[in-house]
Amino acid sequence: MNPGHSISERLKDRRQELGLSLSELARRAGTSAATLSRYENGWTRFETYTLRKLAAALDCELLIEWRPRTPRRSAKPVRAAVVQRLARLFWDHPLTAKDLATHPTWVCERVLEYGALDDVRELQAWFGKEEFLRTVAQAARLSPRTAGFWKTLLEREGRACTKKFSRNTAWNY
Amino acid sequence: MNPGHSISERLKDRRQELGLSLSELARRAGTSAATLSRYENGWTRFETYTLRKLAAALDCELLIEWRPRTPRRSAKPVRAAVVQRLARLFWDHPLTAKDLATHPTWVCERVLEYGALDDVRELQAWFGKEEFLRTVAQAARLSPRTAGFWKTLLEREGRACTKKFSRNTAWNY
DNA sequence: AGCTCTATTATCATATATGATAATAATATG
DNA sequence: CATATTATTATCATATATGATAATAGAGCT
Repeated sequence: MNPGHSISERLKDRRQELGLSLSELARRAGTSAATLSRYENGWTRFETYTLRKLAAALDCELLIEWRPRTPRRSAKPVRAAVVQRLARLFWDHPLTAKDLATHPTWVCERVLEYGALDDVRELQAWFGKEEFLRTVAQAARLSPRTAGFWKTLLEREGRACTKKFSRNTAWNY
Repeated sequence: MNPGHSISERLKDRRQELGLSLSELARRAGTSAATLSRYENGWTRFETYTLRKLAAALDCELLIEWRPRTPRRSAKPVRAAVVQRLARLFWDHPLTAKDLATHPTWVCERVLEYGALDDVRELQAWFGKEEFLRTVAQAARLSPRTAGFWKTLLEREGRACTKKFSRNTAWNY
């Protein structure tokens, strides 16, 4: 790794490595010496447009990318297995594999209301944490007790609870 | 590698991977949905400040760096060898190893004026292309013929020739 | 159809990065 | 000492990124 880790340090290192003065680099990059001096001395808000021009003048490739901190889901369950496990909760209308994608909210509501803890875990493993929480936040057809439980959990996850209870559920007064 | 290669594509991919809407991501990142929509649709001038806020909200590490295109000098000559080779050009004042660092212009002028092609190559290999060209551009004590030659060469390299011939050289009229 | 959420785009005001310039200081060079 | 180059900083004008808002359109759901 280079000695300098911040953009400022990297810039200064590379410029001196090429033996360029601020004005000379500014001329080649089509920017100004004032900007470059700011860049090398504590500046933190850069414009990628300027960074790109500098890359060309420094004979460098500019690399900008986000690297996910959390590793990929190691074991996403098989869809058929999910359907098989949850099937018993859908006594009125048989659950199909397609439903997981087309009616996630419906599936989620049923699992939250009638499922055991392992059923919920399986659903979350299938959806992924983010989509799972988002779907939970949308679930409206829940009993007050279940709704209260997940509302509390969502708040602990820093999620706004968007549930607006429908009047069509069996639990509405 | 990710499917998307531009910043726009990477952003959209990661956001959808997390199942976030523009507004939700904007809220978490402390920016606006309008900005994010622009970011995902052809925007090219990003501010690193915003990119950093997005990195946090996307649970990513933001990577920004310049990668030199030209590989490191593979065979930088040994300093003693350079001195030994060039020694014969310095009949009046013996060349020392230290002179390469302390009086580069002096060394350079002598080599350009009296050296053979291989001597020049050796000097360039020692200095590196950039420092070599810069030193050449500063050389002032050259005969008109030599100066003219290097001036032409510097122009071909896209370099401004900064030579301002001194009145103290033997060649001045 | 009606409703909600989402995405996109336009417009405008504001914040801020950049360019131009000048002043200053430090450093080399003759 | 004189001169030139360089780096840093301040100031100001300008360019542009961003935020807020609204309008539009589309998708999904009841």
